[in-house]
Amino acid sequence: MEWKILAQPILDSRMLLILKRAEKIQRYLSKAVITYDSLPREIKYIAGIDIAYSDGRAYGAAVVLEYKTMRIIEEKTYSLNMTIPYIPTFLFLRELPPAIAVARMLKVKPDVFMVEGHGRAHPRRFGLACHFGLVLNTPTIGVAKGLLCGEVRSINDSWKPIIDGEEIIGAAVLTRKNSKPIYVSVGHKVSLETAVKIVLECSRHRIPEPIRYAHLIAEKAKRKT
DNA sequence: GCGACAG
DNA sequence: ATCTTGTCGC
Repeated sequence: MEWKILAQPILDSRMLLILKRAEKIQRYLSKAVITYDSLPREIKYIAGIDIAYSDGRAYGAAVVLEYKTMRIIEEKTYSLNMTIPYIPTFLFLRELPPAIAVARMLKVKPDVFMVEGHGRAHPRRFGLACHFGLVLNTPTIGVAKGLLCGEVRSINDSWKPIIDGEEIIGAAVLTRKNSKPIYVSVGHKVSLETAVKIVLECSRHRIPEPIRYAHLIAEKAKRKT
């Protein structure tokens, strides 16, 4: 965690100490992540979370969709001032607060959440999606557009495993024919197999509907301000 | 040592 | 992530 940090004047020695402690916390909390299915067999509602930025402000959006139809049944937004810089592997410092806040505003309790960012496909096996799922103690799936660590094994078809060391930390999923894959990993209380299945069932475009809608809603909230 | 690195 | 028009392709 030294690379881009030196390129950012805002990161003083004090911040470096905070990151050191954060790493330790991430490694510790990663042990509490549940990587098997602990969610309803029949999913009725699924939620998507995304954050957009403008000036020094973050706009979080949460949307709940009816699983069977992918229709929006509820949406909420929440914004706050943002001063924390983006630092790879520490995305939670920026996005967890607005993500948790906006998720708590939902009246409908979804069976599973889809969060923008990695879950276990993280150097310390504790990406934003794990953090989110653990804090809210709810089933969560991590979906990212780019790889943070690990490598995709060019094996079979539908989805390819993301390998880091000896373990499978996620899956590269092709949600649409001629486009780049998206990276799916366990957030909390959902197995990788189920996570991939859910992502595929929610895909009409490259980005699965819950996150795609959350993104649009966050963008809309940003514009109207 | 150098490069890479979710949003 | 964000700043941005037209354009190629399913």
